[in-house]
Amino acid sequence: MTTVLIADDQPLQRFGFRMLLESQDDMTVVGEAADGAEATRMTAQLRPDVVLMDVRMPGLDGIAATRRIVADGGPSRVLILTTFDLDEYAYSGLRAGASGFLVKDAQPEELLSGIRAVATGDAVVAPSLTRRLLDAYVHHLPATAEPAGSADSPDPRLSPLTERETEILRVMGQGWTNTEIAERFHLAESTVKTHVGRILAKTGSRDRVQAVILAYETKLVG
Amino acid sequence: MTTVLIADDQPLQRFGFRMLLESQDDMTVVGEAADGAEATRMTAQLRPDVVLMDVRMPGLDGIAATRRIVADGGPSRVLILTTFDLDEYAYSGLRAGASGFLVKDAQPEELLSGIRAVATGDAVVAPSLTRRLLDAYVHHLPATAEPAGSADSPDPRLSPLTERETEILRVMGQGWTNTEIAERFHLAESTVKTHVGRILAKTGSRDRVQAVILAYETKLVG
DNA sequence: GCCACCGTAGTACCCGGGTACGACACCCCT
DNA sequence: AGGGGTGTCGTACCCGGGTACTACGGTGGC
Repeated sequence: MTTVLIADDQPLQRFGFRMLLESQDDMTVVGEAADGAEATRMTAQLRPDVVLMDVRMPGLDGIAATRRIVADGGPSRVLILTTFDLDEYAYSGLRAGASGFLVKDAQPEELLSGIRAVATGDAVVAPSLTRRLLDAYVHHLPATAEPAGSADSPDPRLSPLTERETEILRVMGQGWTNTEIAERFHLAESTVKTHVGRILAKTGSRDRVQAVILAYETKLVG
Repeated sequence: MTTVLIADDQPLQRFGFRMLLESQDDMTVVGEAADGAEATRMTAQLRPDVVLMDVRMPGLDGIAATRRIVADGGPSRVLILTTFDLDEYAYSGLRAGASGFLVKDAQPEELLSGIRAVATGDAVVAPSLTRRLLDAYVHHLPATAEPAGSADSPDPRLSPLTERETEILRVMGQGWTNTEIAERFHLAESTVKTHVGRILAKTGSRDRVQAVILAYETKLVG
């Protein structure tokens, strides 16, 4: 019997997962968590075989929660679910130690077989992600010879967005103002401005409008 | 018995909805659609009491599908579900003739009572939206006495964008500033501001960021 | 132990965006 | 001859967004 913990901030989504999993006679849902903090806590306590983790959750997000769970060294493996097949998520998710990565628009059968694969120690990645994941990986290889210059050319444009920045860019793409972001993320507005400023610098955007456009073009939102 | 058609492009989401609804003894799911076209077709054929409609779907989106369903004059009422409580969706959804509007992070109980309300002819709007919706509405009223009045109240938000406005919204969606738009269109900046202001009013957008988002969602750009 | 990076927060400043007005010319329709 | 819709332009005002700094605690790598 495979024990599963569901971590998702949307009650309806949790309900759907629970019903699907409980309909299988080799799986059982041992708990539900609504945010990352709760997920780590319940994982430590319940030690499920698999944690079904949504990336986007209030407070501690799925990636950070995965990092902690893996760091705890328990037996639980993490299968991350995303709504959008975004490269950054896949990359940071796998770096965080997740055993799998699926998009939410998968068929129920794919999800079930994914859970079984992860439970037995295998890794699973959504087919739509595999290609780009590989591309992104080889892209970061030494390539045998950098232009020789400085060991690390610190062009801020080339460094990827951090998790926090990606998170904020996403809600910028939903039309949130700095004030709203500050409120709903429990941050000072000055902090939000700092993040937004760095996002603009890194993405080469002139203002938040162009950043939002970028978010749409790269399928971060939309 | 309330008959429901589920229109959502995500199989897992449909599964969750189906399980939730079927657990109620006064509801039954008569069909599932994965896009807007399928939703309109199945609605015409099955004539469900309520169509549970996701806004964002490939091809014909939920708003457009709602418009067609309402235009068809059948008995079905549409309850729209969104992931994010964006004003644009609410406005265009209600303009399209939807009977209700809920966000997906609602409690299951809220969704069920919402379906029952819509089925009996009532309207339902997510609490988080009601406030802003009312604010935006009363803001444009004559403030004296409106209701009972003219058969066609010329609410500016109900009229479509003019050609010029559409043209300008498109370049707004490419990240142009007001100054740039004025230069390249050979207009005064004040004129551009006038157009932008009217675009915001008509689309129910708070600022140009939300207008750009709308442009992307409606495939005006992107 | 040190250093780089990240996330947090603050202050001060400037400017573009948005609002609230009013105004005029053109076109099309009745 | 009027009237509604559209496109144009203007002024005045306020505020949120963006910039330019500085700063500090935590964490992870070397």
